[in-house]
Amino acid sequence: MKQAVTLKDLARELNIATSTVSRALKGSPEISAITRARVQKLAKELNYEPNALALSLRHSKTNTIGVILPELVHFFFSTVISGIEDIAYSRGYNIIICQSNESIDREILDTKALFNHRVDGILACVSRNTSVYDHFIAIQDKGIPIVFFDRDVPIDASKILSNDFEGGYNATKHLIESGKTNLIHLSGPEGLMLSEQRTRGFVQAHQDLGIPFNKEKILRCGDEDAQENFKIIQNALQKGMKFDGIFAVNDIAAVGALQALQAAQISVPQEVAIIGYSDWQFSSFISPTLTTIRQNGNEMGRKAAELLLEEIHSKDTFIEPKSITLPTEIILRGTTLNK
Amino acid sequence: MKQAVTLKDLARELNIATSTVSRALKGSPEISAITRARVQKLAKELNYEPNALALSLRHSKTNTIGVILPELVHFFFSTVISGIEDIAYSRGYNIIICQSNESIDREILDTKALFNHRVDGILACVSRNTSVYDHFIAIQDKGIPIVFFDRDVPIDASKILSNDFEGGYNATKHLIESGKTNLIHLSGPEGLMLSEQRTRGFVQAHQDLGIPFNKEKILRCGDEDAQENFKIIQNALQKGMKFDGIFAVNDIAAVGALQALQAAQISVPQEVAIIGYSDWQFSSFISPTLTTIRQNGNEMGRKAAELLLEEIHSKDTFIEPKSITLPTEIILRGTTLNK
DNA sequence: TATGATAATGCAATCGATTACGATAATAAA
DNA sequence: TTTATTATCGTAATCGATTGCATTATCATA
Repeated sequence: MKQAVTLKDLARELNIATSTVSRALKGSPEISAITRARVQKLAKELNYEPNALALSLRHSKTNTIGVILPELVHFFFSTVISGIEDIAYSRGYNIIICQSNESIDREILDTKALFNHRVDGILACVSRNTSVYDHFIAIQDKGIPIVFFDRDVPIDASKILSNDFEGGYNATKHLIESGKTNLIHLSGPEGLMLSEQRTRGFVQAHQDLGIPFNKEKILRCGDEDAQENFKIIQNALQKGMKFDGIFAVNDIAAVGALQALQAAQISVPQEVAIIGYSDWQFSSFISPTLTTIRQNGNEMGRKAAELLLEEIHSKDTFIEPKSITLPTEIILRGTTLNK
Repeated sequence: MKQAVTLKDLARELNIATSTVSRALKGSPEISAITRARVQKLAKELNYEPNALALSLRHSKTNTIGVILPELVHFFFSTVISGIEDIAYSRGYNIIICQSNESIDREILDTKALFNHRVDGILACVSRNTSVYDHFIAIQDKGIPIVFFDRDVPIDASKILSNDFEGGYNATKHLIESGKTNLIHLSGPEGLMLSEQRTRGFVQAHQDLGIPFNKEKILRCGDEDAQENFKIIQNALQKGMKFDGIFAVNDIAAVGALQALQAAQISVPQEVAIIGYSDWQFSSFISPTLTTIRQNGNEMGRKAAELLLEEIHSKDTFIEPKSITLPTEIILRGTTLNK
């Protein structure tokens, strides 16, 4: 196994000091043109590549940012990562990715690992059951900027969130305006602020548009699991529950609901309309195509990365945290009636 | 901004040498129990964390592996990454991810960046239009092991591939055995070995089962784009092409085909059966549900990571490359008739 | 010819940790 | 009391690159 070529190797070969080699390689005017040329020639010949580790150690700068998120196999998150990677790459940064698998323990270990690697900053979407935040605070205290995305946290830091209230509101409003007035809501896990916001939008739209509302209209669905939601709707139907519209907290839940309705020979959207959330890739493939609320994951990733890089490059010790809320967009498709 | 705590800080505080601190922290028996306790206590108080950069430089070992792949927003690849991350995490490794966006130039830069970061090894799925491999060879020459996955390459290295020939063969066989004998194939991009293997399987199955075959049965579809494949099938129908089964190189193409058939009022699977490839998440959601060939991406990622770690930890200079071909599995669903 | 200015390069510290080796002191053995 | 032994800790080199400062050589000027 060949060892990588170092400055010292070049210096020895040319019988000069490593400092001279270093300066010559970066075209310092201090070095004579002749020496400079000799060094650069040899470096090219031996295929010299600087050791990023040594550079990082010297400059206390790794040009690396860490990303922590709950899941990798997830359409929305993969679009976010892609956005992050785009920006990072264009600015000469690499990204280290950790998936917490929605585990707080794992998340804590991840923050430690990223700190030990001396990443220049961290982008994080906290796990569902994260309720203490000491591990993030500790990182901040060590001077490493963190930008949170998608899921809100009670930490004084920059955040890129999606307007989940607006999304829930508009989804519900759309159902109501298309003539459905007896809606139910498949809500996300309790404690996850993002899904509570969507639920809040659901409730508010009822009030604003003068549609009666009661708590029974909210059916809690835990995970992103089509089967589970299939059963929830099937159950509701068996119990004789009446409704003409469903707002699901995500597209997977919406698909489960759709399949339950189809299995029960209930026509969509004529008898019951459905609207999902996030515009997963499949949502335009299924039949009928799924009306949904689009969140621009790529944009969220790009914005988050840009904000983080800004903080990284900021000379100031203290940075006023920014909070950006991205708008959502309703995508009208087949599972709702368009008036 | 606080600076991170270093060994030197602890040493100064306790008025002892850094070497003593270092040994004490790792419980060396050379150090007296009293000193050891004092050091460990202070380290905990000041929240000391070792600088992984310095360690990496010292040991020429970063405990980091690089991953290069064409796309992040892709169901199959995201499952592969997830598998890689699982193994890497369990062995104390971090992963740096680069997406090449199917660009060879980007891929070359990525290999350079990963080498400069001195990753201990690389997992790579080459871009579609990679036809020279010098950038990978160069890395290998520097003693960094590479394991390729999913897409085959003419390089002497370990590989984890999926049995695309088998997949194509079984898909075709299934269509034929369910009574369809006039098949067409939506094939992947030319030059991509993986899709050519699937096509080979398609052809071979015809021969083995005694079904006539000619080249017109192969329709080339470039990208994973439902719209494009929608048009291809629509076109074929308009031209009066006759067929009763479609083998699509991936599920996205299959969906495009399905939609084109549905738009033309052709019943699936009665008049035309469809089988896709990769078992994307949506394939069990659409209607009818999509019969497909499942590749276990998670397994591929795990195997690739395990193989790479094996090579990383191997003491031997030369490692005999291993080639593992993972079997595929046919998932019978609604778009084909099950006899 | 001596001196100052300038150009070109080397020396050595530094980043944070590890570790071979040497040094000191205390204790035990002779 | 002297020597050998052991326990404990410090010194300094090292990983690969950068950079402030010193050094040398060269040339021009007084």
